[in-house]
Amino acid sequence: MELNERSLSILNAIVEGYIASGEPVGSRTIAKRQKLKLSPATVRNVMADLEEMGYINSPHTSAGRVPTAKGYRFYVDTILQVRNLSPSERQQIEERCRLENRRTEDLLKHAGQILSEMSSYTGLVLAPRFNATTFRHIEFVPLNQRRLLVIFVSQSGMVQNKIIEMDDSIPSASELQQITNYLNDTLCGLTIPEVRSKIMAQMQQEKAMYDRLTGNALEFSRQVFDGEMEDDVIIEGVANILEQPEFSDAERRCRIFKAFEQKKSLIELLDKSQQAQGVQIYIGTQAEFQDLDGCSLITANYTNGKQKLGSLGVIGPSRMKYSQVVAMVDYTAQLVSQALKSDIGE
Amino acid sequence: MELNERSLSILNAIVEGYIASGEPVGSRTIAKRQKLKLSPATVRNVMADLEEMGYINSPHTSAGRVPTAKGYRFYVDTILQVRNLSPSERQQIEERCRLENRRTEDLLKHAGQILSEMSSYTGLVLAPRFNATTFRHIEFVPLNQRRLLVIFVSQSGMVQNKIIEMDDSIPSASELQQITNYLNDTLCGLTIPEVRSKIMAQMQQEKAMYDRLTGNALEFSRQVFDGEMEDDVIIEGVANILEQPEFSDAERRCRIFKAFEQKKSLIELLDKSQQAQGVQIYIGTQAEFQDLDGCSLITANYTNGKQKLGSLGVIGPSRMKYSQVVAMVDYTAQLVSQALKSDIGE
DNA sequence: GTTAGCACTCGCAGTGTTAGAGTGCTAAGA
DNA sequence: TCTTAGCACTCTAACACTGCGAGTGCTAAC
Repeated sequence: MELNERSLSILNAIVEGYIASGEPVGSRTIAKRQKLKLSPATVRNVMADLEEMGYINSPHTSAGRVPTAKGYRFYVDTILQVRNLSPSERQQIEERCRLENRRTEDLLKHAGQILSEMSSYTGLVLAPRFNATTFRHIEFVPLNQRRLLVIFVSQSGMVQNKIIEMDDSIPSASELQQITNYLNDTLCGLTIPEVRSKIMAQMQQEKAMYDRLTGNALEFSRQVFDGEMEDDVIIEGVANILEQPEFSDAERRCRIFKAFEQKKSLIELLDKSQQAQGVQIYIGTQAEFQDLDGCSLITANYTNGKQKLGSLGVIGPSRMKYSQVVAMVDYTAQLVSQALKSDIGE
Repeated sequence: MELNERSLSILNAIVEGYIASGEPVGSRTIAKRQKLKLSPATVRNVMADLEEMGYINSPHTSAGRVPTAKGYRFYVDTILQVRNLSPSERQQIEERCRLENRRTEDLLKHAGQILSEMSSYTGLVLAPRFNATTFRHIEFVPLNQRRLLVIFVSQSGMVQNKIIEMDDSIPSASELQQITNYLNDTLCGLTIPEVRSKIMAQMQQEKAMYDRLTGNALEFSRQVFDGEMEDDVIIEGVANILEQPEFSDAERRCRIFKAFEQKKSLIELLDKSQQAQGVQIYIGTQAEFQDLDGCSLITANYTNGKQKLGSLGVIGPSRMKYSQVVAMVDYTAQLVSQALKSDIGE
């Protein structure tokens, strides 16, 4: 069933009223507020319809109406008007999302912070995923006779490290240097999946004309790139979410904090949002969202100009200032992309 | 004024009773529980004295007594008997504090996790402080014409990185290699303060016989080691603290989470605890502890066998199972020290 | 299709009451 | 002098009760 002009505008009023006040919205309030002059009774009729269709419901008989997840969904999909950021807002974001002499990690962290501060919800940034990164540099530092520290720098300037454990003692310094050079020459500019297949291919070749050094190099890099590196998500402003009245319920608060702590479900969600283009909005209890019941997540991808690197966004109660947050997330993602672009390919 | 045997044992009963139950402890409860048979009335008299001396107070007239910060302080300083860890507890910690093929960062993180899990409070680990670390290896990776990524590995196997921005374009690959070699040879094994003074000394010498390469090397390393690197603290199990009844108060909850987020006061505190030897206990509202009112912190240092590296511990409500947590923190610090020792000097 | 009116429902906040836990004080006992 | 029993007092938490106000659904009239 289609919603006509009037029910649409009433649904809009309910959602925005509830977002603004946090209180269930009654028919009188809407009747007053509305441009199209309607009596409370008419509004009530429409509300009854909306309730039947599952867009709103009331916490109890004598309370006003509150949007359901479906209601929010409909609102953001069809009614929501994204407002423009004010110049001062833009400026704030710009200041925090400049690369300057910062590390990529710090840039991303700052992006998370500004998202959290400006929205007063919680800012999330999914660091560039291992599989999406491009090889820039590798380095080996021996820690002791058996343990080798491998440092890996991606094209986006992120540094990761890993330990590999040797069966027999590690190669000499000069051999290590040769291995390093070999790998840096061979793998530079490839993405991780490409690196993996290249290594496999080389190993096949290698079997024929056995060279210890190259063999070592390949074996080391296999160990480095084979295991999944852990994806990381930056979470900023958790305290903000505590201040939201919807999290005064202890049980719920606990659930969401556990989710923050495990990071896994967040990573999954952010990763999923990376498949899509543009700003994504996840609302309330959707299948993948059990721990985060009553929350909404607004995300966007950031890139290096060529590839998607990761995503960033804001998580908060479903009663969220969507129109502001969507604009913020979008702009922040643009700026981060831009900052990371300038750092590359020169 | 000195406390006699009897008041001591009553204070003990109040503290432990309160820790166990979370409820204010009344005179009847103690009179029953006590070995030294006393009537509730007598207990009340003693309690009145203890209250006058500031060790306990009552939330309201008809409630039992609750220890004050001073009471806890006295308890941990003079009464507390640290209990031994059970074999299974030891084993649990041992499993998580092995280095195996983990990175030092991961070891520390696991230590934080086990502390948090076993105590059901929040685990803290202060990563080795920059000033306390020993130089092992440095590496330069050019990011573009002006930006140089510096990777620094400490003796304890921690990897840190930093960006330095050039005025003119960065040296060629072979020059960079020479610089790297020079610095690695010159600085290996020195602590950061030593590194700093060595660089200064070299720079003085250098002025006389000007060599571009060495000049560059010194200038780069000055930039790297001059600025303070940010100290990092690992916080695990924040959700646990939400479950503590003492944090059902929203305002308080917010304060402590803000403190967790800023990390600064935590770092200061952990750093301070590093000055001291053995297990340290900070309680309630002491001068440095404003944000963490009502909390206690139990810490111990970990070392690499020679130097103090950092500290780790548990933060939770002042109503804490001290006897268990002290033992845990102590043992964990020992194991972490041991793990980091085995990685060094071979 | 819209609106006014009305009866009804429900939550909330305030009030009064009661039970129970714990205290302080006093006077008697060891 | 220290300890204890007894008692009056205080305070909280829990519960029931109340009235108010907000909001609803339904119906009948416009």
